[in-house]
Amino acid sequence: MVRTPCCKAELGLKKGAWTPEEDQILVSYVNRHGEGGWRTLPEKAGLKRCGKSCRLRWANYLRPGIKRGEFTEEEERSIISLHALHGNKWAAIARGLPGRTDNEIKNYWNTHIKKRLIKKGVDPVTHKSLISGTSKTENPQEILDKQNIIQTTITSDDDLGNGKVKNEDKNSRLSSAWFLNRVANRFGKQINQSVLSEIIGSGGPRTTITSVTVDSESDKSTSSSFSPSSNLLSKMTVNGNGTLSPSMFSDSSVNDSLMYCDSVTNIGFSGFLNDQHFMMLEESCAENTEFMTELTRFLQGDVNDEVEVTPEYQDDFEEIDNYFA
DNA sequence: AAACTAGTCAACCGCTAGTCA
DNA sequence: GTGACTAGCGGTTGACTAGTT
Repeated sequence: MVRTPCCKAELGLKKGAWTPEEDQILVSYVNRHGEGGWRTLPEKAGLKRCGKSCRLRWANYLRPGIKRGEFTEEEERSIISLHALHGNKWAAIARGLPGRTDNEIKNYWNTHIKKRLIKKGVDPVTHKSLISGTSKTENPQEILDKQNIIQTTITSDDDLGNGKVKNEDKNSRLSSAWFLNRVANRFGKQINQSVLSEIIGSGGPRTTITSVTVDSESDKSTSSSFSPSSNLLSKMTVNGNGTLSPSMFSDSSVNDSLMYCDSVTNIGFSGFLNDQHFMMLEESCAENTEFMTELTRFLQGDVNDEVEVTPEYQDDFEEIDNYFA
């Protein structure tokens, strides 16, 4: 099949930077006629540009709602998390950052984030440590120590997060990955893959949880279908649109990938959840809720057996504990 | 002040998938 | 099924700028 060229060179189409006048023509034309029909747009609008160029200019610069300027810490963390999930699928990543274009994110990744990750010993492709020699014979604590070194290095530097995210920051305990690992440590061994699939949702991230399935091995007395009225998982959906939010957690980013990807120590979800599912699960957390805050606090306290649950949620947590006990 | 270098980012290029006649 | 076309995607380029020598 012979493709007709997108832009006919003989028409003397202009290339290079757009002038304010050209922008004005394009904006007013799109405002009048809407988006689409890019191939015929230049001629109709009176622009000596390739239709493709017009579409790109509109999509990346002129379209309403485009956010300009520096990326925020939160945006940067989102990019890293989403890149770990999608790879170089810039359009997919851009969907997770309203107002940012794929082109802008791609540029920011290549010129800023990528270099920082490499500099800090993190592979920007796999999001795993570039430090080699992590052997199976290594003491898990040593591995964790090594990871802590990496995490501290990354987050205490003036790089990622402009140095505002510190490893020693108390909020780091509220990391989504940390949270999920806590849940996994506490309940995970009793939840099988199908539970996690339900949480994640077959349709991808940000899926409403309606019911969960419990490993029949861990609960032979009941059916495999579990639709609790006030259990942990259903509570996650109570407020908002039925999703969980990483935004409530302060530092889901590189730290998280280092945490979850460790297959040697077998901590948290890593023992039975692959990277992609973990990231999807993390991305599923799209809504901050009071309950989630309380649950996080509960799990934090649980580390030191200092659990003191707000009476309002006492029954919920007891139910969770009793169920998985 | 001039030349050079490195970083940034808007724009371009080539390709693919989807749609329609 | 085929070809033409459109829209969108990811990689690359090159103009511009700031910093350094």
